[in-house]
Amino acid sequence: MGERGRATTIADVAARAGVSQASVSRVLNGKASVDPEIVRAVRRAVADLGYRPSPAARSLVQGRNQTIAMVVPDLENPLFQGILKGLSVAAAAEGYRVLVADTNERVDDEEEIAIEARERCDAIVLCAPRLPAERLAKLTARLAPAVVVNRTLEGDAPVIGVDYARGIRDLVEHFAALGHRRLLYLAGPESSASNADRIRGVAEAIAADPGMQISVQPCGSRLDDGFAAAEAVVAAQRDGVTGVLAFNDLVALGLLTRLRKLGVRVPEDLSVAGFDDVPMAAFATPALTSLSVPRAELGGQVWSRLRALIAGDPVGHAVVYRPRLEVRESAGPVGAAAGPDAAGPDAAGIEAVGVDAAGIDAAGVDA
Amino acid sequence: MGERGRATTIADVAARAGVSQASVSRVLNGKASVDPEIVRAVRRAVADLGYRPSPAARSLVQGRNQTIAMVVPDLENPLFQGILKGLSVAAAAEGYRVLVADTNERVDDEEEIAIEARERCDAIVLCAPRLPAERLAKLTARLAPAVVVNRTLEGDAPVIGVDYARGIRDLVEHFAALGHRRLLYLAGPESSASNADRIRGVAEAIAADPGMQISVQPCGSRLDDGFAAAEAVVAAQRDGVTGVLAFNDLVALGLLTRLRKLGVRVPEDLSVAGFDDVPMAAFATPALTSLSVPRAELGGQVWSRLRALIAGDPVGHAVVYRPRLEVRESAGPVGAAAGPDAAGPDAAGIEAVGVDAAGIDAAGVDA
DNA sequence: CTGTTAGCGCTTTCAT
DNA sequence: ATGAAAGCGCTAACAG
Repeated sequence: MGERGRATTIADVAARAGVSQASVSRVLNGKASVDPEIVRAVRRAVADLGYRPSPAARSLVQGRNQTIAMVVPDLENPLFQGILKGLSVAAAAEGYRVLVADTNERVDDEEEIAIEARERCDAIVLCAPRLPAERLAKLTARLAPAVVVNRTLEGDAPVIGVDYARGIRDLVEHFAALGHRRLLYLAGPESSASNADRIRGVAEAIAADPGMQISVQPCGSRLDDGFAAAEAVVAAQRDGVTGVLAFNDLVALGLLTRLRKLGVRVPEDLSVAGFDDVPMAAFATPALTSLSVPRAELGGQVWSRLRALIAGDPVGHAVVYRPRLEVRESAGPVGAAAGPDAAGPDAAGIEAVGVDAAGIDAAGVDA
Repeated sequence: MGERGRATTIADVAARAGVSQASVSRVLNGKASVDPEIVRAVRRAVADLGYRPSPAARSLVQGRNQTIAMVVPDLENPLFQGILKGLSVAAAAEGYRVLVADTNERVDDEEEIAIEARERCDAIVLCAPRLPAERLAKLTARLAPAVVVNRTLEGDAPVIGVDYARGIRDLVEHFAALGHRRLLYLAGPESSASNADRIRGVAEAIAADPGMQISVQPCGSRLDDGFAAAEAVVAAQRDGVTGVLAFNDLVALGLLTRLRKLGVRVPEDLSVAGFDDVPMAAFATPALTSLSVPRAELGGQVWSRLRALIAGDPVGHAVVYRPRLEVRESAGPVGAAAGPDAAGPDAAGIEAVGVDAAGIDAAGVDA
């Protein structure tokens, strides 16, 4: 008992080894060439004393601390988790640690949190889907080395993005090939950049295929948002909609659950597809057709970009991943059964929710 | 252009305000009482210069950096994610940040990673389900302030645990009340402490209710583990098993998926329950009966314990949460349909997997 | 109440 | 090749 007193410092090691602090430092950092004799003495002393350099002291003198920050709006989101995982593992492989800062969806705190986090680290990755582009661009510039993930940005900011618009177009094509002509997009959070990308994709898809109609229904990003949207979806279905594009898999999964209760068969009565390809997607019933986003790979890519920036390399091109369509069971040919007759007793209250809400954004997007 | 050169330091502020560095420091830290005149001058200078104190310098001189470390085996696990979220938010509310270290399931690296992470932080939370108890206890002592989460430990280590054994007992009682007499436990990772707790719970449940038989089947902790276990489960069902306790919800969800394909109706033919109550549990079909673990609250509790330790308070009692049974649809009364006749054509290959594998641990646990 | 003076533990010129 | 010494930016005694 009694391990009181200051930890052992480099001075202790130097004394024990009978050399100067400078020599100890050199040995420990492999700088310059040091007499083998001294090297051995130092190593012994280090081992004997169980010496470990103080990260704080090194940080102060070197101006870096082998740590990178990552700011996310919500650690509970599978997408961010995947990115964090990939980043964390890739960075760890090169001796870097990750500091996470969850802004808890409070957009207005994001900048201050990011600034503060960046001060403690050598670089930062910004995951800020809701922050207005201009502010984010400014922030990124100020916090360099910094990379933005999961959204694109005008200008030359280092970005690792996902081409959500392209994903939507691919998905719409898939639906078109299955014979669908009227689709409904369940939108994510209004201010979310990736939602805006998807909306843009919807518009592009319509432009490319005039025979296709797609309306937009505000929804959200979580299981219960999808669940809650089911009645509006059923109403839209009565209106002729045969396929639903959900903002993400969570929404799609929640929707699937409620649809089942309402007696709507998927994909026979209605086709559904999601985004992200979370692990559960393949295990849903029916298995969820989804656009796969390489979450962990995004994280890895973020790290390699960050590393380059830390090393002083030029910014380089933005990287944008194209989502890969995972065709599964939840989206099928527009088929036999269709219409309200499939709806069970629960369907009674549908009108209350109504299809009108679906019109909110529809004007600007619909054909 | 041209924001080259060192960042502004406290010396710059002092010069600008025409006072000493000490005064600046006092103002910034609210120490002692300072002449209002000086306070104003300093604040102005700080604002003018956009001065921000160097965390590295403060860390060095104060010996702390307002950061806590959390080591987890896999950031992809919903349980750890929830704890991290709760911890991160609670800590942030008091100005602390969280450094995460994902060991990527490599148990042998855990100690070194933890030690290294701890050096950079003021405290650490250890989430190490596979590390042998003795090594973990030693590590915890060495890394103090440190708290262990999601498992219990002999001795006086600060622990925030979950009473998994109790959860299992509650669950078995629930099954018993529903008329089940033969159960199957799908075990998690062999070396996992929380799996050991559950196994203990199984043993206790059997001891408490001699009429109950529970066998153990090795499985895993992920969706596909549960999926892969389905055939063995069906075999067990033929053997008279009417209920399945899955290691966690992921396993249960994976199992449910495959069971559906095999034509086994849940809960009519077989009852299933999980552990953790992940968000998806309530949205599964049938809704999954599960033992709820307050993930985020665990994280919050970890923080308050950590804060106390940082402040120098005595260790205090271990906290153990009792899982709450969420009764949903997947576990029902042992009922009408039962036995192999329910199995569809896919069931043909079942014998190959066989029930024998289920016997591995059964001897020591079964009644 | 305020300024001066030592360091915190390490790296890094700069002599030797 | 090695040691002495000067800081990195900040806080905390200690005088005044």
